Amino acid sequence: MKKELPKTYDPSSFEERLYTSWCAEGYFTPTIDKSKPHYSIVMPPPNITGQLHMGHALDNTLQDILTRYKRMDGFCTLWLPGTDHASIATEAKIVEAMRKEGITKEQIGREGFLERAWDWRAKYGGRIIEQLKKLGSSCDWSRERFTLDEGCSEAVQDVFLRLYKKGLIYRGNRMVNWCTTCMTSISDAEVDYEDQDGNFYHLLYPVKETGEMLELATTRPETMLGDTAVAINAEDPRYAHLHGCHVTLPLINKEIPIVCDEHADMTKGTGVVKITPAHDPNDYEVGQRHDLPLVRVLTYDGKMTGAADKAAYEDSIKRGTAAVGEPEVLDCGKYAGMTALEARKAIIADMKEIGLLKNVEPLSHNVGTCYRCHHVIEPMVSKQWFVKMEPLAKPAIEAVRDGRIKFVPERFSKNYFHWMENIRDWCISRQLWWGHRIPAYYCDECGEMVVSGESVDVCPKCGGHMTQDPDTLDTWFSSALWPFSTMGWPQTTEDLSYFYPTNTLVTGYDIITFWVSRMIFSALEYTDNIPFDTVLIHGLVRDAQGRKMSKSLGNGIDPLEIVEKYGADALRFALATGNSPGNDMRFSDEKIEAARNFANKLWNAARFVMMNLEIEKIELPELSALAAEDKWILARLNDTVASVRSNLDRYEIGIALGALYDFIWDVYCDWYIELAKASVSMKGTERSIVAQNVLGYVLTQILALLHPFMPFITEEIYQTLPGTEGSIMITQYPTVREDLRFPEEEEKITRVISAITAIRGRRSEMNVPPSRKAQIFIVTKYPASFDESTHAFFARLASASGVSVVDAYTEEGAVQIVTDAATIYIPLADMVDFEAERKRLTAELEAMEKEIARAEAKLANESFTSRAPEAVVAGERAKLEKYKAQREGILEALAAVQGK
RNA sequence: GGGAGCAUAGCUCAGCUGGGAGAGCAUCUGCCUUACAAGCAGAGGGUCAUAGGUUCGAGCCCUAUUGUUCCCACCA
Repeated sequence: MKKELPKTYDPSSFEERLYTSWCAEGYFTPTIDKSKPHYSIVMPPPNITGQLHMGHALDNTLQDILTRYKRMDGFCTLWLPGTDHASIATEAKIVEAMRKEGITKEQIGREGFLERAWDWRAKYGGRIIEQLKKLGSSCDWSRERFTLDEGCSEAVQDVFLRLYKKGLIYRGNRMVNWCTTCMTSISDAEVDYEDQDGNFYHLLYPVKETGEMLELATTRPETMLGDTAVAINAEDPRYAHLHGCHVTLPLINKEIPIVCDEHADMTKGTGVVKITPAHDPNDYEVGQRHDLPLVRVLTYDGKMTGAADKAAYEDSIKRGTAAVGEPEVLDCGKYAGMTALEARKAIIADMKEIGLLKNVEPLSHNVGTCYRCHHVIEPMVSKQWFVKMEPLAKPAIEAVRDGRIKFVPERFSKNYFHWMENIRDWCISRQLWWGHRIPAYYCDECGEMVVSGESVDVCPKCGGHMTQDPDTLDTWFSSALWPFSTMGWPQTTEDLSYFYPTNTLVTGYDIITFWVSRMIFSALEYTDNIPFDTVLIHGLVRDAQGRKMSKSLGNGIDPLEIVEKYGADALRFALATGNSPGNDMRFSDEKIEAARNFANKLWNAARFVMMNLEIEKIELPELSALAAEDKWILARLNDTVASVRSNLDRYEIGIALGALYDFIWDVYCDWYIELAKASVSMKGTERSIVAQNVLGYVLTQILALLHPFMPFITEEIYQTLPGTEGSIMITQYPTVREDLRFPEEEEKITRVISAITAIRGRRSEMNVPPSRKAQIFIVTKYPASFDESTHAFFARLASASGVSVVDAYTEEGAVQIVTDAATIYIPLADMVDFEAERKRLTAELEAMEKEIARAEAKLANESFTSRAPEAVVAGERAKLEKYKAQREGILEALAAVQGK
């Protein structure tokens, strides 16, 4: 015995129960069937530091809609979930937690730290997964992966070794972005630029040969100790006499050359630039061109270098363990140990004292900051591992260019091309412990390096002891392999051969460069295949005022609170409705309330249908038994199915849902249910049974259509309907039925509806209360459209006490309502103000004349009729006919009130 | 400096390959019509940023301008 739907819609009473049952039935886990096409999505893995936020909610709602749609549509469907170890973000959080306990990384050592990190992962890794489940996400949890698990790690190591052998991974001293707080290098993509107030310090360097003062400006005077040249432009006439000269670096009285380089811009400032190759990316380039020495003056934790640092450097040179290009280290003397900022103040004070500070001018400039901790980045020359990007980028550009991979919306491919075409080598080593350790070993004695998948203890060259590289890989290095590492690559697995390449990648535009681009070149290089064929880009979820949701603003909305209050379906609806690819959206109370109201509407419609059912099983009746309104709703359903499907197929999820919303609310509830009430109320009759079946059939189709968007409410209603078994999740997604097209009946019901609407409008205008019923008389050229079967509709929906179709109506004192199909007379003599009627009809006539004139003019235009498509011209003719018919009616009506 | 998006009703936004401007919310009016007041029925409200152009026809295509948001690069 089926239960009944409770009177009020209360999502919290069934959402969790249904989710549990779906999991228990194993509906989310596909059984590979090679006779069926596959559809697969890999979930962008949320960080294990994460709390579910609106961005996740949107991302996963979209993925779930696509997944459920394809699953119902007969595809063997896999949505593969997982989480990301997020090396730098997680490590920062753990360090922060340890700081509160008064512990540092160094105190507990690498092993101890990793133990803590795995505890962290055990504690928080599952949390976001549990939160995703609350949204109704239909992922296959049996395939859940983690970027640091065994399989993914194997893939990472395999790729590293491969690229190293191919010469596409190399180690070297290069300029990198260094975060002195996170104590690690980060890639170019991980630098955020922020406007900050600073100063422009104008310094004077004495020229050794001429004794004149050379003025130059810098925002970072503390790096001057590391200057190894001063650059001027070769074309600059102001300094032509200085070619080949030298300056004396103040404070440390070191002689450095004046070089000519294009980097010095004659139009900027004095046209003189100090060159600090070890601490500025542009200066580094200049240094390379002029073979200048690198002098490091900053330690990795952002302090000025001192004697100990210098000693360590000299030791590594002596032992031969320093790599090529190792910058020499300066003992900054009195500045040693100061932070960069302290040193800046001290140096400026000293320069001022010796009269070499010309002036200081305030300046707002862009400063690179760490995308994780937002502290200022120090550019440093440092020994790191890099991936050579150019050879990898080429095929990746090609794959998008030739359409094997498509961005939706397409414009985002421009971002992608721009990034890929201007790509620089990718710094992949991180001075962190939480991550995939680099499989390289160095000899403590002779510095020999071995890259190997097996651990190496003894130096093959000198027999000395070898130590593994302490660094780990950029977290995106493992994310880049996600689409295939999760399926078992580099092993050849059944999943890999069936579900790969995946179909759709759903993600925000903010990580196209970080992640999407890297997955593409990785997949092409290692799997010789694209990772996915479509990248569906969505925007950001903003607050009601359009601001980004952020912790610091405190304007974030917790999706879980919304789920608790309004239900997951309402949240999903609010996120999906009106959402168009690539565009940001706002989230507001009004939106979520509208979503909940819609769910409530559907709930009540279902209750109405069910309380009127006398049948055991819902079936589509024989077509011959159908009434006009039944055929009409079935035809409209067909239109809706076509629209929902085509829009889903082109990822217009918001439009698809909009079409469904309109059909459910405006067409099914507001019209069909109302029309069907007349039939249904005749309990036990043949007509009633047919109507019940049509009501039930259309409802069932609605539930299936809506299920991907709102899985819970549709399932709950479905399981309560008589004669249903199992889950709606695994029923067939509705298809267009060519046998359910009924143009004649559609026209008939359309005429009836427009007549009812016109009557309601008139009555409302005249303030006739619905309780005042009145006989209506219909004069029409289409009596079949207003036959006996339709009269109950007028009674129910247009306050008619009776309906007569007559050849002509000649009684006096009736309200006249003209539509293109009929003129309706309502004898409400006491309410009729003939003067007002005359005015109204005259106005209507005028408007109609205008329309007719417009249409006639258009049709008289030879170039329109000859050039416009036939259908457009025919449509215009049909309109003109309708207008003329309506004018006829208005003229008659006017004649009737004339002189009254 | 390079690139992109957006500008449509009071608000938030749809508007697909060009063929007489739509929704939700808000406002106003009338309704407890036995699924739903989280509802029903009606109404008002738009020079589609501005100026040109293409076209028989432009919210949609092209050019320029203004405002706005974002991405990339650079800022010694």
